[in-house]
Amino acid sequence: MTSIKDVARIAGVSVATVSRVLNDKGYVGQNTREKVEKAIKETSYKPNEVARSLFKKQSNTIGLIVPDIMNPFFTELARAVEDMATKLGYNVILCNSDGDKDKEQAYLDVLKQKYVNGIIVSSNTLTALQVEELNVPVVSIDREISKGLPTIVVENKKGAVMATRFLQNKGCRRIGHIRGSYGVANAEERYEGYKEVVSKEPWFRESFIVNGDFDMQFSIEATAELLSLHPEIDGIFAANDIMAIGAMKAAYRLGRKVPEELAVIGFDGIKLSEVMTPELTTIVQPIYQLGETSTTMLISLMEQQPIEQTYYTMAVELVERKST
Amino acid sequence: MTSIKDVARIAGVSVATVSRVLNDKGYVGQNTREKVEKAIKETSYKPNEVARSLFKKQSNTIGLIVPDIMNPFFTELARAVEDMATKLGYNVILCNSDGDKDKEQAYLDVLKQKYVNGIIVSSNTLTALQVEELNVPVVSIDREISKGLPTIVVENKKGAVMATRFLQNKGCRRIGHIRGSYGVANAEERYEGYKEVVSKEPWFRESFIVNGDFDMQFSIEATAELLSLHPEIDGIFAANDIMAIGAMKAAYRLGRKVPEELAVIGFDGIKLSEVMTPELTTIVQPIYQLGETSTTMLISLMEQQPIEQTYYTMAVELVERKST
DNA sequence: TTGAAAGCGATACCAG
DNA sequence: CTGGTATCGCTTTCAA
Repeated sequence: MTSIKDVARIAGVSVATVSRVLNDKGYVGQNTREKVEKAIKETSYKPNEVARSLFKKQSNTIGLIVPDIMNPFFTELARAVEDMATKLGYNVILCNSDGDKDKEQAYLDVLKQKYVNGIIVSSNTLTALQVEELNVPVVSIDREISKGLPTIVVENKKGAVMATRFLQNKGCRRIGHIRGSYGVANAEERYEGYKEVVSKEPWFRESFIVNGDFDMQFSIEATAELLSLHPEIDGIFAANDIMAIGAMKAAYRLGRKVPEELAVIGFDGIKLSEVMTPELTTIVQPIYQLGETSTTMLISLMEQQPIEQTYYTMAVELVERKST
Repeated sequence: MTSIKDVARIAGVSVATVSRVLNDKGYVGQNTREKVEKAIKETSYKPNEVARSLFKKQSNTIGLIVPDIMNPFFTELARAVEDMATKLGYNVILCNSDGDKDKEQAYLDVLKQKYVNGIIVSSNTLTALQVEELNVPVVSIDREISKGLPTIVVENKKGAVMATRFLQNKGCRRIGHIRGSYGVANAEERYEGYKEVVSKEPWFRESFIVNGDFDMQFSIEATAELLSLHPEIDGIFAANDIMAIGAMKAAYRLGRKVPEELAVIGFDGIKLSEVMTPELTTIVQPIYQLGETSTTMLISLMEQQPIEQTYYTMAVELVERKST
């Protein structure tokens, strides 16, 4: 690999000068500049990013920590983050934490040791302290770590209210809820939204709510249980699309027709929701945009650019399809 | 951030000594070692990976270049690669090439500049020359770049033969094929497998094959076209699951019942295939294992360990579900 | 068994 | 406008 020294020697100048033309910084005479550029071309020289990083204490890399890239929500998010990062000159290191506290901390440590410029993270367990100790810009996505930290979330409660009302307007008399994991902020918010709409209904009882743990398999079981306990249920709001799909599968197995006998609505708007038969009605989040926004925000933070806003609550939208 | 110098100063030794205990290399007296370890603990010192990388010309990072992480096949692959890489002490930089030659080359360049230890890539356009010029270990996955290069693929042709025969055994009299993109090796191989089984059939004509471009939307259209041209078709082999799902959707829209009137079989075994209703019969590839194997192989290559084999053809398996 | 010092490949300050 | 050089943080001879 040719280094800056080689280029300098070939061009007959000092490394300082080569560095100047490389970074287009400081004065360089017209024809020395040309000599250098010629030498660069000839050797097809590419600066060593690691050496640069060592000096700059930045590696033009950002870390992305998600629970599991296999979750379609995070897949799309990752794609958006990577697209935007590349566009702005950064690479992204992918980290799957499985929501595990220790793994998260381990990733945080090595990312820091690698001089990443910033980190995008989706975590329930991370504390504000942990993040501040890092001394690296962090933006939290999908889940808030602390009010003070840069965060991008969506209108979870509002979306849940929309979903539940929608079911009512469609004529559902008894609406059940498959909730997400306990302790996960967005699961709680969606739960609250549902509750707000139905809590004053005379029929309502806590047993209309079951935990699906944001997992399809769990949701199938939870739905089966829910439906056997309350056969009168004619509408289900699931806290995410995966669970909604699970609910539809359970209904299918029990011989309950969707949407004729049972309406199902989800939350997220993952691609999968359009692929199902029947296609899933859902509260769609602007997932790709979440990723883009978090990345541009992170990069502004990293580059110390003036920043308008560090807490975004993105709007959600109800998309009606065939399952309701 | 505390550096090796700080640790040395606190422990009252030289940086060389600290380095020795850090890497457990060379002689270190028992009690100096203890002093150093104490200092490390106290300061919770973590070596700077970038400085290390500069010296070693390796960054403990591997690059993963895939066309698009949103394709479920690559999502699962990425997860496997990241899992195994982490287990062995490496991070992974994620790159989405969209199958674009220039993007691929750009990623290759910056990965090299970042001193990645190795690269896993899935590409149709990359040439053996490009890879050799890199001077970085590369393993090609899902698609062969050249016979000489480390590669992991699956039994595409055999799988296609299995799928087509299976349809015949299920009683299908006219079998159509939704093929993958032209010029993509695995699409061609699957096409050949199909052809091998049906080419001597009296009814067979080239028009029983349409191009779905490995895309769901394309497949929907292609299937509709195929079915209107040859309404007698009672079985479809799609070159991947996404397209098989597209075919089922098209059938659904045309009012053709799957599997009663039309049997559909896919290829890949993505998670999605189990989620569909009806669940998709498919040729499953050991996707996760592909990722694991490619990673361990790459790392063996990187670490110059003796390596048994550099060209794997993994077995596929027919999993019968409800769509046939 | 330990330390001094020469890199690794770039950047940026300070002279000239 | 250009060059010399210290520096980033770590590893590895080479001597002592």
